Amino acid sequence: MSSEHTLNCESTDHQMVSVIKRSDDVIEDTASLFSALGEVSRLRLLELLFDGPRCVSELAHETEQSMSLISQRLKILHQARLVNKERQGKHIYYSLSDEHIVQLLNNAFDHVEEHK
Amino acid sequence: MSSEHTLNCESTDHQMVSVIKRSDDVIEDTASLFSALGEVSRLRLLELLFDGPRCVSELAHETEQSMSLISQRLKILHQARLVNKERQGKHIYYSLSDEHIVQLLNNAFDHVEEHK
DNA sequence: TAAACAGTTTAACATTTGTTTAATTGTTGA
DNA sequence: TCAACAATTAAACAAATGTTAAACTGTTTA
Repeated sequence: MSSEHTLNCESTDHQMVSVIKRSDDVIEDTASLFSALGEVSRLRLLELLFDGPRCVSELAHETEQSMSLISQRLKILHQARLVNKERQGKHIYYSLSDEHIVQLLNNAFDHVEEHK
Repeated sequence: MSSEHTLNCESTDHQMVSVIKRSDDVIEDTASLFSALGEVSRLRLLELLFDGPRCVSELAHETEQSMSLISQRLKILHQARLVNKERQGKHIYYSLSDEHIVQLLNNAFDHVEEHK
């Protein structure tokens, strides 16, 4: 890509190119989003949610890990707006926040699978 | 999404649902990819590369940071296959690896900008 | 070939992050 | 209301990560 860009960079006198910059807020939130996605165990949790909503004890049971651990991971995913919470009696159900996120994840998985 | 899924979870007897799992390798590489994207300064670097290839000294100059720092950040981005390296005489030019990545980034930025 | 420049690597340090265990909050049903 | 269950929180700790400064490698050109 971008193969038509000139590569003229002689000594330290670089010509400044004005780039359209995203706002600090957007960059920070995007970094948080990616950061939340950047861990194997959280990615596995999201993978389980692909199949539909799950409560904390279900996820703990399915992954054979403590509820505390699962809860803390879900908190990070929730803060990054990757999952929704919904209380249903004693249980709290977590689900993927929207179709956007499903697509983002599948894109990333597919991209990685291609480059193998 | 997934609003038609049943939420019947009584006591701890959860019914197991067989989910199609991605391989450990794919999950790990995807986590690395997201992890590399999950930091403000690296995201800013990628943003600069949206405009075309840049060498380390250019990026250091434009961001007013040390070449060492830029070089280390680029290394992480390169290891995650987010950017390509190409030597051109004294300079090493970095560029976004492919259009897939451009789309992934723009998707994420747009998603964050929407939810504000 | 040696000086100058571009880039990378290393080691040390501070900060952040993930996990464990135990205590705490919230909800239901006997 | 209180016992039992579901989930969250807090504190302590280990591991991973980002930054700085200095040493090092690679390339050009005088």
